[in-house]
Amino acid sequence: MYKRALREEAILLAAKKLFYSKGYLRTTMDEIALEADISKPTVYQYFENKEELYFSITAPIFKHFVDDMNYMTQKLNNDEYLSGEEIIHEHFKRHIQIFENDPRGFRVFMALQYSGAKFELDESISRVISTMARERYNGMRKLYARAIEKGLIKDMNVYHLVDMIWGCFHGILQSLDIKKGAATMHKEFLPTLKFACEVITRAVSVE
Amino acid sequence: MYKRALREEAILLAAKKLFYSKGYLRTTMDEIALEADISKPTVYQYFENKEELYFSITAPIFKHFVDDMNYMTQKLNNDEYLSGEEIIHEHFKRHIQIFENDPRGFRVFMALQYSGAKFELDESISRVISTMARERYNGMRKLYARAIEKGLIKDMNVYHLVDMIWGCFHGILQSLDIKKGAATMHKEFLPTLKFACEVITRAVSVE
DNA sequence: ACAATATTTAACCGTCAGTAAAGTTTTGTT
DNA sequence: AACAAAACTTTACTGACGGTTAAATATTGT
Repeated sequence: MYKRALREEAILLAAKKLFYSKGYLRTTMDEIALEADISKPTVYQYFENKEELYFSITAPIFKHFVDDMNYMTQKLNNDEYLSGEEIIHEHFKRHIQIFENDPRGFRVFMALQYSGAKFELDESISRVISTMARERYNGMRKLYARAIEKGLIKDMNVYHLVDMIWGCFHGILQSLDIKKGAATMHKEFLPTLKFACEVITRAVSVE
Repeated sequence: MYKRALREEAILLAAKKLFYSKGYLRTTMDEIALEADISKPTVYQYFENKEELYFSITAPIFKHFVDDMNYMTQKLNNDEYLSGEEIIHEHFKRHIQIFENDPRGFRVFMALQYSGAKFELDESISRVISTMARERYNGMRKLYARAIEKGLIKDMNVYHLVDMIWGCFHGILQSLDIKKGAATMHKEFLPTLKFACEVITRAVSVE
């Protein structure tokens, strides 16, 4: 039974299981092949390399961010938001949901994003990350530019706002990830993110 | 002339040069030995492994953070601050200074901190990072707890505040590092950080 | 039953962190 | 100056890991 789709699924599942339990860097291709009950060369027939496995697994998380932004921009254009506060709150809620949907996946997602992407990693991989990051960034920029245009958010530099929101969110997650293990992290990140959400909300609200 | 101190200096210098120009991960121990005009086994007589070289080079940056916090706590105890705004502004100014002092060193510093430290890296290295992070964290916590105590900053959860400030700072730097290269990053991070500083200032000021 | 395609096996390459061992240079001591 | 201890060098190696090759075997559609 050499069904292409099935094989691919099995490899992805094995990679996911291993990445999630011991991290991307410490998982070897031999282990993935073993876990998928498949030989290593076969793995390489389905995925060009380890990075492609990484991207196949984490792309949905990236996509989720972009989809959320597009969806919210849509809502905004349909006048479904009454205030900047509402936008920021929903934005944070959705960000948090992506994390909570799949916390272990999120950690793997973060693993390569911030190991100095452009600086430390090979050109090939840093290019993919940059492309994805840009797409996500544009989604956010459009949402907040429109919100400012519509007067729901105070007139301010949209680039600074977007950089701050994103940086804040991920900086907090990473900081807690280092401080606490993954185990106790969940209890702590929510109140801190809520706090950050309030701080930003206050800053963008039109008086 | 087998002067221990000189050799050590030469190795550190070579490692620094290479880490700074091509990143920690992509620098090999062979290259470091070559650059230092020394054989590889000799390098291992001075430094146990590559990580120890990393820490020897980035520790000063870590220490700078801690020293700044202690210094500011001292000033605070001597009633040298008149407002929370002043504290936040000086804090940001000092953070930025650490970056600007040695931007390439700062990138190397970030390389291992956030590649999912606890999750992706070996226990040995993640333990060192955790220890340093905790020390830095305690410095910040003391400063802001005291500031709240003295009524210069609004009464709030100090852990959330500290996590947000740190996360925000480093999230922004990383985000810009991915988006732009290191080259153009300098032009962009300053206004964004200033923006973040203002947002946080507003949030902590007593009315 | 047969050719095309997919998979396995088993061995291999290149890179890189780290090490072993045997010989050479430097240094301090007498 | 002589000599032993310490530091260093060379050369060659180990082991892990990402990735590949080539020949043999299994599966599939026709």
